[in-house]
Amino acid sequence: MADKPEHGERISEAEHAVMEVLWEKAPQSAQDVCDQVGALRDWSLPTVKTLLARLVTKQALTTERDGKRFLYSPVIARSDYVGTESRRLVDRLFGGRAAPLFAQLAKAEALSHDDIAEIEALLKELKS
Amino acid sequence: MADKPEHGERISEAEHAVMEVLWEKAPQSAQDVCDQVGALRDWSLPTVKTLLARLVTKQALTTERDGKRFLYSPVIARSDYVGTESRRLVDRLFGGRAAPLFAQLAKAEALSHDDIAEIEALLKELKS
DNA sequence: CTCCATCGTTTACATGCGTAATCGATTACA
DNA sequence: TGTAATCGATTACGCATGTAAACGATGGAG
Repeated sequence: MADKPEHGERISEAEHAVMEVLWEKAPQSAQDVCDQVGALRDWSLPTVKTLLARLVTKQALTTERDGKRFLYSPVIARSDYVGTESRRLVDRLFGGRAAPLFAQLAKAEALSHDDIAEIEALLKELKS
Repeated sequence: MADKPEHGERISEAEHAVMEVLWEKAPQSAQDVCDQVGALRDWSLPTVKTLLARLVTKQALTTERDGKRFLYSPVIARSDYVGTESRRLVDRLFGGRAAPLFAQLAKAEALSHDDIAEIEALLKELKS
């Protein structure tokens, strides 16, 4: 296979919040992103612009011109990001094994009935 | 219930590596920790001492005097740390639901046969 | 009792991150 | 056509982090 996504550096937590709104809908202007993300974090427009610029530098976003302004779109897929981050955690905390993670969540009562049902279904599918 | 463990601030990634060796065996001196952790990360003794000091400040470690030096022991349990970190990730990336995490790991082929078998066993236990 | 090795503590410094103001360019409107 | 609003870019700044050297105290060996 060719090059992996080649997503430059790591995406920080604040940057991730910005990515989320662009994964939800893209392309969007800085102003739009600011409004969207404002629902959760209370950031000023300059702050959001800084994060957007950093994400462009990190090659996580592309820009397309629209008159005076830019429209931003994700370059990396959410599933890639989520996959990388999940793997990182599993590697760091559970020696790369997913089962202990599961045990941990179970012990911490972090598994709802729905979760359990869904995981059961997933397992059944995996075995086929 | 009384106070939660009250573990002060967040433990960074480098600090976590130090915690791991102390969870493995405690108490240990700075020199010992340095040797242990040296297997994975190539840190100088001063570096390890800095991390130990920061962890004491963060109330993640306690010290007990042993002649000239200190012996360090974890204050917070590994399961607590691991639980908090797991929950953080699940909240941040999967809206607090564990099932999508498993779907993700499954899709990324991060689940070994052993994992699947173990999770299956755990599920059976949960349902009883 | 003296001196050296070894502690923990203090200080250091580059980088990344969170948060934001300012500035120069540009566009749209009057 | 001039000017006000707005855009992206540049600069800023404090705190956390990763990494480490320097320093001062102290305990053990001779």
